[in-house]
Amino acid sequence: MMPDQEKGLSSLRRALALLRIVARGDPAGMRLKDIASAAGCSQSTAHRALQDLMAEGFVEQVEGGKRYRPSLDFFVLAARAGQAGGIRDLARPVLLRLATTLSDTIFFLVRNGYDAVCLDRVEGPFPIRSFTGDIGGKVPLGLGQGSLAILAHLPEAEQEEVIRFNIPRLIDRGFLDEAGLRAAIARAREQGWVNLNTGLIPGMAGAGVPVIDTQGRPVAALSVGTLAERLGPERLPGVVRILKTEADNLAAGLNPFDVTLRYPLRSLSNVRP
Amino acid sequence: MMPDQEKGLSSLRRALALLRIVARGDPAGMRLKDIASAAGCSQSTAHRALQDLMAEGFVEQVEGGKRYRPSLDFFVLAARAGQAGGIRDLARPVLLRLATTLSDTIFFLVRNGYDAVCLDRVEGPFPIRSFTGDIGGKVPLGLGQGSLAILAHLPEAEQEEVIRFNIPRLIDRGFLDEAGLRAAIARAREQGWVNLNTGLIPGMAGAGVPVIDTQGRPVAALSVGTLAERLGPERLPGVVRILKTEADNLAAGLNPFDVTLRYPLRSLSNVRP
DNA sequence: TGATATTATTCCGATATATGGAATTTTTAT
DNA sequence: ATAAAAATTCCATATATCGGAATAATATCA
Repeated sequence: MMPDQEKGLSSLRRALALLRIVARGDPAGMRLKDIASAAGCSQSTAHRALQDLMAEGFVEQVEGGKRYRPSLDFFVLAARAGQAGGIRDLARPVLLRLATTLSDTIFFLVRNGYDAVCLDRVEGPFPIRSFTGDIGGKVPLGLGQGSLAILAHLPEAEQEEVIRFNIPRLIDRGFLDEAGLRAAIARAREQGWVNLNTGLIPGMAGAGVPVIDTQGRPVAALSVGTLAERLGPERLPGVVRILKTEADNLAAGLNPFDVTLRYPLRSLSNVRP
Repeated sequence: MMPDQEKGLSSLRRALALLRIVARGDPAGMRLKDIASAAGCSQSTAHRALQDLMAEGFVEQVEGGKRYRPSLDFFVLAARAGQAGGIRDLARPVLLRLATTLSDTIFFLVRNGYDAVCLDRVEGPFPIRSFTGDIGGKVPLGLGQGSLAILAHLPEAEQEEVIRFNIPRLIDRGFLDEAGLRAAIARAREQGWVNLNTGLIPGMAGAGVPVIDTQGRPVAALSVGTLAERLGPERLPGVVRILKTEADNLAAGLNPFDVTLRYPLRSLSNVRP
């Protein structure tokens, strides 16, 4: 039906595309036919590639069935990729300290192109739903406290580019118009931190601060999510102060690492510009 | 130097091996030469494959450098694979309830061949170091509370096979001899749960229960890790009871899913039999 | 800073491998 | 039980892959 993807992909690229399709597909598994058609290649080709993907342990078949799904070994393998150059291990003690000090849910996000990715999270006593969702979740820069904190501290030109790219995506997700976003950015930049009550759930609120590396780039963010009543005027300033202190601690350990990432890889980000 | 891996791997298999090497390598990135030699192929081949892996977003180069490392997009992609057929979403509310009720750190493990993999974890107020470490971490079955709980409830033949396979690995990690393991298994099987003080850190303790699916297979485990003083004779029975209740809840939701995994994929598990 | 060694990247022809359509087998649906 | 759909295997052909050699880019050291 739909016009073929770009022709002449190497067999490897095609196979990787298959892996992506399976990984993004139904966790309960996908049928060969659907995988092949999603990839725009013949079933034979898809079949052979999937056999190899299975042999290498990236994909498995549901026992007794034919459906393919990503394997646990794949998950284990990629969990290491969440290090993003080692930053996650650096951040972990910071998160634990924050969670203990504040008794709220703490998030650690890093920038990845036009998005922020949740690398780690420590729960507080109240279940919090965040935009990023789980560890490994992704949000457009600008959506949510930490994500907005990063966006607000980007160099102007880059910020502008991200805004242009993300506006449609943000609107798609039902939040903010461009004016609102720009106002929020201005406020965040001025204050050096973000405080939003526009949580997913009424009664929830959060605050976020950027983690600025030695080159002045906002490579990550720390944020806290909690009950709105726990971020009232009396507590908020203290929370922000503590977040900022820990963000500085984290930034101090960052020098040896280069967490600046290359530009977004379209192939993996199903964004619509 | 070392004899070539099996010859005649398809280009895809070889490229996947490269991906695995990079993902397992230094989080700060690996040099082409080292990748190529680790994979036993020419640099040209490795180079071309890595270009494709980058184009598809599985690998990235440290900005300004040449080193290759797994990309964040890869991490994001695979985070979904941790679903293992959907079980993680089922377990999440259970974990949150347990954490709230017990105020201790809760782990959720699933079996994967000869190993247990940590799929999720909710922290309590005390930092706990577990054998699995982070989410995505892996331990040989038998090491740690949850992992032992799974092993202890396997059908006898399968249990025997796992024991034989894992004994060297367990000894390698400095724990238990075979007799000790078998004793611990017997106790666990009898009680229906596991309680160990042989934590990584003196003063820590934990307890674990298996999650048994409708076919009677121990597909997963719930465990708690905390201060030894919080698992004394007065509190332990209650903790175990609560764990068992939640394990049953979880098992009840399990029917529609098939979490039984195929046999261990050697290629991804760097185990030494 | 300049010279040199190491590593990364490109090029290339021979060869092995991937490709999709058709045939066959297995599974699912009726 | 039968029919329909999906999965898997087979095959001839076209094409992409391979590693060695040449070149370019970096890192190392004086």
